[in-house]
Amino acid sequence: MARVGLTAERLTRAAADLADEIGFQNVTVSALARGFDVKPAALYSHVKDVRDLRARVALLALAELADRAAAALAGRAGKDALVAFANAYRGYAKEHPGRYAATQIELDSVDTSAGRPHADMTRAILRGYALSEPDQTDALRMMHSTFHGYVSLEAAGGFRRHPRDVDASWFRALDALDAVLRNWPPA
Amino acid sequence: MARVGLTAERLTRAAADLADEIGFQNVTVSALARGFDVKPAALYSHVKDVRDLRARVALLALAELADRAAAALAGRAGKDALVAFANAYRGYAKEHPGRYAATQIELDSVDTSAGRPHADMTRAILRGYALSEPDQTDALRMMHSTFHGYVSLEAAGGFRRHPRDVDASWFRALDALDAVLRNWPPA
DNA sequence: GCAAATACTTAAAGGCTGTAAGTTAACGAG
DNA sequence: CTCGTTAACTTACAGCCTTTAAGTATTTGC
Repeated sequence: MARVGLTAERLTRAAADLADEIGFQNVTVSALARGFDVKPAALYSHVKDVRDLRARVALLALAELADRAAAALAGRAGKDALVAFANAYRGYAKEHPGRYAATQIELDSVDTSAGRPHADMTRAILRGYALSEPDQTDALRMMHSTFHGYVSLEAAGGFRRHPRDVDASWFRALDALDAVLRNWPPA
Repeated sequence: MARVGLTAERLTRAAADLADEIGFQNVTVSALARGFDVKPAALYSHVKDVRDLRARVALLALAELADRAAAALAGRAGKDALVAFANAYRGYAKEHPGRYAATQIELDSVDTSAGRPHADMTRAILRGYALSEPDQTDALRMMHSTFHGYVSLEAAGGFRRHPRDVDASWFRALDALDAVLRNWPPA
């Protein structure tokens, strides 16, 4: 009965890795316990329940994504910043599909401030486009929608029916986004 | 032991309704059986397994969405068509969140042609914008991404952190989409 | 009216969640 | 260094879900 040294943090990281391997929805207390050679019940000392576990993975993923996006954004402005951010976003989603899926759950009660850094950074991108409220928020929502929509449709295989190169379409979407942000239509 | 008259179709419709009520992920063979006052095992004569059941809901939802979009599109062109389609899409997703969620699963083996009518219609919208390949496909992918991204972020509560009216942002996104389609940036 | 097909039930195995109670390892204090 | 306490993990169990197999009863069609 050697003790393994479980921790909420270790469990969360392992759960995130597991999510990337087998899909976020398949992350289960039992599967996670198996990975540590431990009985499922052992996890309940460190994590409230499976919902809590998944919320922790979501927070981890949001933090990682924010880090990556911040690094991509450093020293860039305008379209350069837009493209760097977008590629960091999409890159993270492709490398870590399970973690990315985790970011999409509703973490209501938990931590409403988790999306904050993300929102701050996307606003930073828009600084290069001279938009004032409420246009800025509208543009931000559209931008986020485009990124998330593209990435999740791509992941779900929604673009596989057409031979057109998926990366090429992505870059054209960024061109289009840049164009519309530079010339945001008046209300 | 009165016979209820189960059918794959009836089960699928009931499952879709259930999905809208309790969420697509919570649609379960047991819950569905309960609704018909029948034992879970009874469903397995009509439906292969829970995966099959969910795939059927997805196909139903895709068909319904296509119908609705077709009706919205009838007799319209250009921005008019774009807005009508977009509103039909978003309206369906809001009225039928469970069904909409179903459309996002990968129905690999099942029926690769399920997304066909959808793709055809979105191409019909783009006819008003005089785009030729590969721009047309790029624009279509961006459009779909924007719709899906907006709708799913909205459903996940991603826009609730800011007071800006969510409908207003939506219409501005459509304006922006129309603008960028009319003036699609050259490669 | 009867045989055969069909619809549903019972039974059962296996997996997952989560709680409660038991055991044992680790650790601080005297 | 040993004792007592805390914390980590296990065992045991209840409840729910999936899915298969076998049984029963109802309907259908000849």
